Amino acid sequence: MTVLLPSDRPDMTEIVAKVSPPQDFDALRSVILERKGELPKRLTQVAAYALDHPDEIAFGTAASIAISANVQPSTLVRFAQHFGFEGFSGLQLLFRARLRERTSSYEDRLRTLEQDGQALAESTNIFNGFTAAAHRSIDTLSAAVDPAAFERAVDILAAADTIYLIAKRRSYPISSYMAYAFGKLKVRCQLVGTAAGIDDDLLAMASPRDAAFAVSFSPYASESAVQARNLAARGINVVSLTDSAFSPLAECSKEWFEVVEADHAGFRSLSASMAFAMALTVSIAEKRRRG
Amino acid sequence: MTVLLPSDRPDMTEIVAKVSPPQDFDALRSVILERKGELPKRLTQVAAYALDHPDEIAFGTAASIAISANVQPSTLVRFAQHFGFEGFSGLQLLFRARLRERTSSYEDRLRTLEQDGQALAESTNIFNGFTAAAHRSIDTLSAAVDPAAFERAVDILAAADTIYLIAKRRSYPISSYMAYAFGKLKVRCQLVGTAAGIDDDLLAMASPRDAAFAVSFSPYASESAVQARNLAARGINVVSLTDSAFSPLAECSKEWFEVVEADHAGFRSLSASMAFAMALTVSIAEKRRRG
DNA sequence: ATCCATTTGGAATGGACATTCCATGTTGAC
DNA sequence: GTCAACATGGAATGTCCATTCCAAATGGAT
Repeated sequence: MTVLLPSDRPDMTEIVAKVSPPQDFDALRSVILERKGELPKRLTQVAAYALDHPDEIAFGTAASIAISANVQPSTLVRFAQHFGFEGFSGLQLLFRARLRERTSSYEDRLRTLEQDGQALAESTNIFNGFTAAAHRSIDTLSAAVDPAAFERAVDILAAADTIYLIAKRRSYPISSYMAYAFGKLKVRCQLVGTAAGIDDDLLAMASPRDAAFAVSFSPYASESAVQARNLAARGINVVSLTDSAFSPLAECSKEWFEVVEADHAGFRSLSASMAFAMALTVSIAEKRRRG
Repeated sequence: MTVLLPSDRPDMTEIVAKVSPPQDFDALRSVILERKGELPKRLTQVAAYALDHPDEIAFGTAASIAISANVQPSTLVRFAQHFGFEGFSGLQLLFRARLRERTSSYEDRLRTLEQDGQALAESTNIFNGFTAAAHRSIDTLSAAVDPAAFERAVDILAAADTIYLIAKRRSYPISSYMAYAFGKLKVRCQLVGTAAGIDDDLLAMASPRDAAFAVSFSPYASESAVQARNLAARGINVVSLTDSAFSPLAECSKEWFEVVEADHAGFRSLSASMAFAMALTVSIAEKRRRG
């Protein structure tokens, strides 16, 4: 069909081949981000997959990676060639090299962080403080939660018709994420605490076939405690999450859990509570699915 | 020392073949050290090489490793079979797995948990899975965040008149918690994404003296991306938090951070993101306090 | 010194792999 | 609407690789 002058294609190919490929992973990463806009659909897909799952690229075969990334193996080759490599294998070398370096330096990095804490910027210290606190919180959480109690809590909530999620102020992000997840999981729930005023009307509709999950940390939002107590008095099961056994929520709950978030300079993140909330949410959905 | 009846060895061999191979690198290492005395010359050579150059084993081919270790490829295969593997490839998997897991130290714990997972209740498994995932997420977070970039992000947001917090759906709990904390810390901020409709009116009031912090995870809420882009176009600095370098937010942000939350059975908690959010929030407040 | 068991080297083999090629789809310009 | 340029899917291909096999070598026992 088309008449290609003998010199046309070979020249093009040669020029492309002459473009030297990135020499290390960081360089490759930069180039990919730089050019992602001008990449065709499938190559963009590969680019995203490569940066999001670098380990897979390092260890997998073209075929296995192709399946994970939902493309053809040939697309992987084309992708590599697009960035100046001879083939997919050449690109893969960079991902492997990265992994080698990563492993050798990881422990060092942690040690370095601790050593020159003084030299670092204030914000970096704060950042490190919060990640360390998060680690501790989660450790404490796994130690503090009794599996049997957790199981009972799941049973109670899985059996409920509608799950009322009660949380104010600092606990609100927890329940709002649970509400989001329950929505995705097709578990009926009602978030209480959104707009002041209508809360009590909402709760008035709760029946003993429903259940509630309340979250409250000190300083306790007394409103949550009152609402939980009302529900309990009307025969509605309440499960709660607090940061102290003295929480007013504890006494009116069928099951309650204590999460002590470690703090950094007096500020607490919600890392452990979030992990707990998700575990509870998914467990409930799973129990329902199994019937 | 021990008297081997002629019939013993053949039996032994058969039994060894049936013995399941070590399941992880540490187990393999122990077994090798244990039996290195009774190994024939070439196999000892391989054993020494394997423990001294684990990375080579992980990435090399049987041929290339054979050359480095001064043995025949077939010796490598025999070595692997000696330890109960079907072939060299099986053994290589352990060396690769080791590299993957080195990056996150909590993998070990997770595996232990998984091993006796059968005995535990479903919900307990889920719970353990989420705490392990949270640990991993936070490890990844500390490795992924560049202190200098974090510092710059803090500068940008601390200098802002009002901080606009943009987040929808799954990211909403993050920004709602930041809004709560900013309130306590007397930092002026405006939560965007509460009630649909008024968002754009709110954002219309933003001036270049303000700044925005946007959070979005895939599947991206396109609304957030559009809003962030609009702000950026009007000269308002945007800092963002996403789970992929391909997030539409990344390209319109002055600074952006990648948090890859590890998942349990496909569900992600927000543990690491929460730690990041709090670190950022407190850092900003601290920077302001110091003037 | 001879023999047997075991180990070792190296060629042969069969399978898996990256890569290439071509037909089909898609996009955008005129 | 048509065409050209480019992107894509999928089968074909040839290379490289792990593995197997067998002959030779080694080492110890008698």
